[in-house]
Amino acid sequence: MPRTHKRKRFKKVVTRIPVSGQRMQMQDIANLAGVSTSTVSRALSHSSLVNDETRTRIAELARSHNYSINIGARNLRLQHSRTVAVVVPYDVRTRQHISDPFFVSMLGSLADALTEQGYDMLLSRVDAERLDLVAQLEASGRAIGVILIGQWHHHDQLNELANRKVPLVVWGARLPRQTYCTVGSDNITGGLLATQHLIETGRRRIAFFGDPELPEIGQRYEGYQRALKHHGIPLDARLVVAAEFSEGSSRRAVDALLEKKIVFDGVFASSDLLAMRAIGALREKGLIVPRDVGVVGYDDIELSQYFHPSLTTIRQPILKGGEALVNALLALVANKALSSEVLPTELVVRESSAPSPAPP
Amino acid sequence: MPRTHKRKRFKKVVTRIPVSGQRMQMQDIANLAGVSTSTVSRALSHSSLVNDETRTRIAELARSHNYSINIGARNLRLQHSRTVAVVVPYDVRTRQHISDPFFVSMLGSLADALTEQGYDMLLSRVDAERLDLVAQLEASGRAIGVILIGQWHHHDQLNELANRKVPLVVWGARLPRQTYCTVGSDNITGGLLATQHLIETGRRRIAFFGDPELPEIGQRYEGYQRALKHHGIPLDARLVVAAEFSEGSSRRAVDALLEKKIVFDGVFASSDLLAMRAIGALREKGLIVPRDVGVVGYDDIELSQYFHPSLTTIRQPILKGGEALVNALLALVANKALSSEVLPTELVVRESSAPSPAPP
DNA sequence: GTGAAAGCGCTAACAA
DNA sequence: TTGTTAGCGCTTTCAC
Repeated sequence: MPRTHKRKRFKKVVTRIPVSGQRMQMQDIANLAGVSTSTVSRALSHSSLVNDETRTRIAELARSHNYSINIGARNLRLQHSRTVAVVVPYDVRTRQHISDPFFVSMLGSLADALTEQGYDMLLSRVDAERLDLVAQLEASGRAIGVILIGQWHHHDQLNELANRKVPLVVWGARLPRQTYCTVGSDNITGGLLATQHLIETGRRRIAFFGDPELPEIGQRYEGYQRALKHHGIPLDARLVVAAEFSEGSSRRAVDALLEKKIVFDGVFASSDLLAMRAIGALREKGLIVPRDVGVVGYDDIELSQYFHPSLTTIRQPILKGGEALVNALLALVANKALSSEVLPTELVVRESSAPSPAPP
Repeated sequence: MPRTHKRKRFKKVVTRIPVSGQRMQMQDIANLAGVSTSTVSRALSHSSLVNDETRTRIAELARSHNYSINIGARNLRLQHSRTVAVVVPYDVRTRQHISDPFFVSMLGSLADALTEQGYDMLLSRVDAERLDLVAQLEASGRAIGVILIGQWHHHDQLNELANRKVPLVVWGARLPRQTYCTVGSDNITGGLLATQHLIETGRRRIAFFGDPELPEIGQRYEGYQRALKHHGIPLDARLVVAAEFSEGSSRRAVDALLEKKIVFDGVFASSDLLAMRAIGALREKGLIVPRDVGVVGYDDIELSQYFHPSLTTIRQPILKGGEALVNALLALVANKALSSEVLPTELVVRESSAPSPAPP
């Protein structure tokens, strides 16, 4: 016990000399300034309790010595942090998800929104089958909460996370009996606008490419159905092809339709990537877009305008989406009232859906 | 002083009861297990010092209560962390950079490589004009080092960071008098392969699209020059157009050439994005790729194969790149010997460079 | 306006 | 094999 005290005493005799190669810390700045660490701490956090002259002197000292407050220690003491985890679940087999340009733009938008609000962004890849692991991001204090991009078919797992009180916001569709918070775009209207546009440009046999089992896609499909119904066009189930995001699936979808000799003159693809691949597959079969088939995509990724033909599509509000996700998470963490949010979508007309010559 | 002691005594009487809403901590698990925190700590870190039965009991307790060790506290105590910062500098005006599909894929690759090695990834956007700020990421203990994607024209700033001993690895070109470490692909060979391929497919008047002032592009340009020289084709400076990555610049490049009536039958674009936009611009002017003009891009982004015509390009080894960047940074942090690395590039032949009919 | 000292949650040296 | 205790770098109460 006495020994212990002695050790402590030694320690407290403030003679830390910034050894070269050693990281600067507050005590070093304090020594340099001839004040205590308390004063340095106050000066650096712009406390009004500290003399102006002292403050500027300390600030200058800190800057010239490249000193930055140790965030970890600060967080520990303050019992909070300013880091948000962004999770892009990935399929162990494909690792495909992060590469969809839409998710990527969302990542950029989130990075901006978080930076804007003074938060750090921890980017995590998590196995889609082990989504329960995202709880650890918060439980371990790595992040104050989690923004998850890619709802996929993980509704139940997400509900469970929310039930476990993990601060979580998901980009995706609002679903019935959902205990987690979502931010997403108006997929039903999006699907409706896309289909309606194809109908209005003279298409009648409109195929739907996408897996309606996925919440967002399901809602786009809902919009597709509504548009058909509204125009008195019967739904032909054979025109609905559950193409996934993965490579080759658009090609197979097109092949399947053509092999079965199912006639179609329009395609509403549930993502731009899918649409582009479909156009390629159609071309291989000698079908020209938009002459033979009108195509509308979804997302309005950057390349859509440079594609040939340029792609008619539904624009999702990415910038607003990132902001909304961040705001929702911060509200959730602050225990504020909070409801899921649905952002507007918009039809962007380009070449791929140009009207076909009126049928004879 | 006595009061102080008393407070401490109170504190040490271990009666922390996991209040609902309070975060679980090690003491709680210790109480539950009827052991000390030391034992819990040891059990959770798989120390051999702890009884097997005790270990499994504690592990079970921790899991069932969703307890995760507080990483911040642990890092503080251990004096290290397992977080790496990945920085994508951005231009305040355009915010363009993160959206280039190549950088994005690199991000994915880095996320994988870091996850693989058990590191967290902190994604930071930093104003390209304030690159000195990246030093803070390390100085503040947020990250053990920085991986920077996008060398651009910041050679001097990067050198200065390295001189300040900031652990830093950059994706880019190896340059003369460089004190920071780079990992990049073999741009000279890439440029050479691309140009040579165009020559071998019958093109003679080959334009170069890209800003040779940027280190990587400069090296691709170097390869372009070498290929021309090797085939005895004179360099025509009017064919070199400093198109940037930004929107519209490819179109202007094409327009400029056509307006000045500068004849060309090939384009080597320094990125796939640039190539795609150039193809669009050419088409608008009635020029067909590859019939009238052969085009080769750079990067081999995912969409290149779906583009029409599918894009001949130079593939950069993204997966290897991510791994190499991570390995380099970890070596740097561990003070291991380290040199910049140049990865191989590869020509991928597709439609956009199909041989033109032999000139009459 | 400034300093002394305690403690955030954890690990490890030392004691038992 | 387990427990006690100090302290990682910081902020803040309390005392002056």
